[in-house]
Amino acid sequence: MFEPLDPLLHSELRLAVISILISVEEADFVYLREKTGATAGNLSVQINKLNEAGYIKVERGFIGKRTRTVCKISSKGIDAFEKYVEALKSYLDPRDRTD
Amino acid sequence: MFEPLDPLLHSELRLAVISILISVEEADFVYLREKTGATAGNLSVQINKLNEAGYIKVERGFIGKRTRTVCKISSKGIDAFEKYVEALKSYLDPRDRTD
DNA sequence: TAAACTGGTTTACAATATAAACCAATAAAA
DNA sequence: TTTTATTGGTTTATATTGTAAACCAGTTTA
Repeated sequence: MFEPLDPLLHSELRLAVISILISVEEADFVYLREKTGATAGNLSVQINKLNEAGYIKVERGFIGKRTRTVCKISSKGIDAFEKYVEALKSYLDPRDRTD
Repeated sequence: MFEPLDPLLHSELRLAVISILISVEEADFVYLREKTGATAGNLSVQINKLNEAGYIKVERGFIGKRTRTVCKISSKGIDAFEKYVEALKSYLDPRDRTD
């Protein structure tokens, strides 16, 4: 009937982040903040959750003298996203449910 | 960029309920509980939220001597669901975002 | 050197989801 | 005919989450 939805991805901000990272292969904190419109605090928390789950890889480095946090999706993250999209279909279109 | 997701629909159980009601035009509590696999308590709470939002109409009646709660989606609920599905697309497929 | 800005993190609070506990009515068993 | 179980829910307590505000260290600007 309904596929369960990965709670880590079923979150507006985390889904937006993963969605960006799927299509861009690498993005830094500032870019993600601008594209998602999230506050820095919220974004920081959600990035850490995705990181701890192994869905993304986070590298904190420097660009010149300024800090820079770069995020990249992992293969685990790609898999999870694809599964999530599949699962969602059972909710969005009745034809995708085997009743 | 990303469309905001109606928080009332961005909930696994409420989305499942609406998804059923979209395709079935009328369903009672027991049917919804079976199809969603939710506990009665959880279902009760979520049905009430959808009802208070005007997304569904709930009628409590009798079938013989037993109580029966029947749910029906409203036009407001249909609209909200359609908007939600549209909005989700911007998360699921980068091509649906106007960056 | 103070004020303001950047790039974040931590923390406190509000909102949410969920199941457990409960309740009233009916049906079945003893 | 009085327990006992079952049905069809609702209420309430708890745990989890999401979110912004407050904070912090370093950097530039005035």
